[in-house]
Amino acid sequence: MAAESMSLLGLEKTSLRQQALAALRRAITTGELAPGTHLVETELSETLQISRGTLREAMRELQQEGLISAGARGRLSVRHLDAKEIRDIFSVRAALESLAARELCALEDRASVIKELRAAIDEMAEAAEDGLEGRIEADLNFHRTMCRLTGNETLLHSWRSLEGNIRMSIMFAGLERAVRNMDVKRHSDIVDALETGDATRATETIGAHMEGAASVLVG
Amino acid sequence: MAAESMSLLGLEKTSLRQQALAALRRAITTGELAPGTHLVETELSETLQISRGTLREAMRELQQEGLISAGARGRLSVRHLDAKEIRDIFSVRAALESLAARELCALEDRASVIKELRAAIDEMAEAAEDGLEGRIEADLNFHRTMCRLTGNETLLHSWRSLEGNIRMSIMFAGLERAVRNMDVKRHSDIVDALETGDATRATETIGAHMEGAASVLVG
DNA sequence: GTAAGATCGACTGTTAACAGAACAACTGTC
DNA sequence: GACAGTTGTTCTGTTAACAGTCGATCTTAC
Repeated sequence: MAAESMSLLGLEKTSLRQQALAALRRAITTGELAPGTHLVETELSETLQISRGTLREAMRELQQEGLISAGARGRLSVRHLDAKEIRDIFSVRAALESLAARELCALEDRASVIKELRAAIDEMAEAAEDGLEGRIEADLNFHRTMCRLTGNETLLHSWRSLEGNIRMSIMFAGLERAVRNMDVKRHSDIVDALETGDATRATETIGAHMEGAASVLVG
Repeated sequence: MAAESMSLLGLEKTSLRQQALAALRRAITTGELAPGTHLVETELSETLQISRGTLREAMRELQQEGLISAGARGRLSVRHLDAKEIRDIFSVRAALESLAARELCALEDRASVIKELRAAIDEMAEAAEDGLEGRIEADLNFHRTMCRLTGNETLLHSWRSLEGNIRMSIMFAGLERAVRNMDVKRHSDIVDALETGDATRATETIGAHMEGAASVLVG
C-alpha cells in the first residue's frame, strides 16, 4: 500500500529518457537485443515511440555503462563480451566488493548492517522458488546492498556502473548456469565473515566467491 | 609520419559533442565553473555556440562521470565535494590501482611494463620544472598507464570514470597542496615493488600512497 | 495584514526537420 | 571487361521550435 501511494505521489512520472534507458537496458541484458546488433537510431526511436534526441541521450548513458559500444562513424551496437572480458569484469567487481567488505568491517556498529544483509539473503531463499530472473535479481540486490551500506557513494556508483556488465556476463553464460552462483550458503559465509569484523577473512571470502563465480560463468 | 598523417586525416574533426565535453570537463576540473554552479542549458549552449540537444548529450556523460549532479526538476549543477567524499574517492581509487598492481605482478614478462612506467616517471621529473598543471597531468598519466598496461579494459574504464572525481579532489585542495603528492620517489617505490613481482608489497605500497595522498588533500 | 488566485518568466522535456558523410549501385566511356 | 564518375540511399550530427511545469510576483478579496 505504501508503494502504491508513493507511485501516486510522483514516482510514476519518470522522463521518457529514463523509461527508454530502462527498456533498453532490460532488452540488452535479457538478450532480446543480441550482442553485435546494430542500433539504428531511426529504427529504435520508432520502435520505442520517442524522438531521436531523447533516444540519443539514453544511448550515451548506456554507452558509458559499457552495454553498447561505438563503431565507425559513431555507429552503435550491442557490446559483445568474451571469456576474458568476463574474468576482467569480475576481477574489478571483486576489488570493489572487497573494499566494501573492509569498510563494513571497520564500522563500529555493524548490527544493523548484518541484519539488513541477512534479510537480503532471506529474500534470495524465497526467490529460489520463483523463476530464474527473480533469483538473479535477489543476488544482485544482495551485493548492491553491501556496497550501499558502506555509505561510500563513489563505491556504490562504481559498482552500479558495473552492474550492466555483470548482467551481460550472466546472459552470456545462460541463466541456468549463472544461478549456480546464487547459492544461499556461500552468501551466508560472506555475512558471517563480516559479522566477525575480520577484514582479511571477509575479503578472502569475497575474492573466492567472485573467482568461483567467474569460472562458472565462463565454463 | 604515420602519426602526423593520422592527425591530419581525421583526429582533427571531433564531434561538437566531444569538444563540448572536453571543454566542460576542463572548465569544471580547473574551477572555472565553481562547485555548486547551476548549469542552465540555454545559457551554456549559447556560450559554447552549440545547440541544446548536443549540449545535453555531453551533460549526460558528465553526469555519469560524477562531475555534475542533478537536483530538483532535472536541474544540473557542478558537484560539490567534501572531505569525506574525497576520502571515499581515494578508497575506491586505491582498490582499483591495487588490482592493477596485482595483475601487473601476475604478468610473466614485466620488463616492457616496467620500462614504460619508468618512462612515465621520467616525464614526471621533467614536468617538475614546468607549471603545476603539467605535474598533475604527468602524475595522472602514470596512474592511468598502470591501469592500461594490465590489459583489463574494464579496469581502465572504471579508473577513467573516476578520473574526473580525482581532478575535482585536486582542485578542492588547491594545486599547491596537491603537488605534494607528485613526488618522484614515492612513485618509483611503486614501480620497484612491481618489478619484484611481490603483489602484497605492491598493493601495500599503493595503499599507503593513496591514503597519504587523500590525507594531504583533505588537509 | 494575509491568504487564495492569476499572470508572467525561466527552465527543462521533447520533437521534427535540415545537413552532410559514407557506402552501394548504376551508367557510360575507353 | 575495367574503371571513373554519378546518382541514390542510409545513416548520424546538429539545430530550432514547441510544450509543459515550477516558482516568483502581483493582485484581490476577506
